[in-house]
Amino acid sequence: MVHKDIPQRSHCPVNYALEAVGDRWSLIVMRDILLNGKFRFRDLMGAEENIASNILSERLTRLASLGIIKKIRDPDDGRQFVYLATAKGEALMGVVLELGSWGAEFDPKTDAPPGTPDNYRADRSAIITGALEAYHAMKPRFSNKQE
Amino acid sequence: MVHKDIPQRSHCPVNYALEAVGDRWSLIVMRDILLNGKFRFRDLMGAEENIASNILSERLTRLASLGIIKKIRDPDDGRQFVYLATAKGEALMGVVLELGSWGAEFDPKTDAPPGTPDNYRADRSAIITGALEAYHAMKPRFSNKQE
DNA sequence: TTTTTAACTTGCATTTCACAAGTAAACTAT
DNA sequence: ATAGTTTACTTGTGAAATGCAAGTTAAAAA
Repeated sequence: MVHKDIPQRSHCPVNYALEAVGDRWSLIVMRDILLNGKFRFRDLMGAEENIASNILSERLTRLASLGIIKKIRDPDDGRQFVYLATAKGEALMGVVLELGSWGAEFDPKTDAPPGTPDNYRADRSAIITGALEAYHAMKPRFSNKQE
Repeated sequence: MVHKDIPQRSHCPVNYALEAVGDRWSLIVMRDILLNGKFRFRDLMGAEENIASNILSERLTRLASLGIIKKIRDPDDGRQFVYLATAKGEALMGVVLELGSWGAEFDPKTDAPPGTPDNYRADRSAIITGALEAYHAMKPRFSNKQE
């Protein structure tokens, strides 16, 4: 199933984005894929925010159906799947970093190192590009892709 | 009531941001305040996404309790209130524009003019600054603030 | 061939959401 | 002064989403 017929509330681009990833978990999943090197179900389950397995399962299916991630069977272990960002998913890097910058600025107990928001604002595009390069460097590659 | 004791899932800055505004409506409200000149309850109700009045009411209360917006009584009409972004709320401009850029790029039916994502990526900080200037120019000013 | 591991799925209680209707205070018109 | 209107909510109710625990299936490891 590639298309779900969910009626859209509007065609405002902000609304489109929020309908796609504007829930409590989708961008946590994208953060873990894009930034934290978590590509498998059990890795994503291990997020400190404690997502429930049924919710994670549904979100992965949904993100794949929206073309934001793709599910690839691990050729070395048929039990495992790897979830990777598509181009559409990689384009969420800016959203994730912008949210992180905002959170780092306003959470008094933030885990982010001091100066994070200043660094980010000093050159957003360079930091986004750098983060995408780091993602490409660590994402797993398989010779033959499936599913 | 200024503080609600909601236990935080983590102190990851992305998670902080998502706990604050990671629902389907909070950033729609911030979009309308920051970008669309909607400052009153009835203006915000008029969003084409059709938010329910009880949800809007709860979100406004919540955003105010998080220090993202402030509620000001209109001195010219005691029935009305004006909702304005605080510095913390204004700092969400980048998040809203980044989401909008992503939505404009990937929604085939987007209302955004062509070239929007390219323009945004060409100089994110300049566009954010310009949008904040436009916000300041149109936000209502009262001599005496209350509530 | 038995056990373990990975990725889900199911059932169920709780919470949140959406829609419709109702209310109270402030303003406007007569 | 009073009746009607406007604004900003609040309340009630059913539907949907969420969270937790336990169960299932297929593949790999022992």
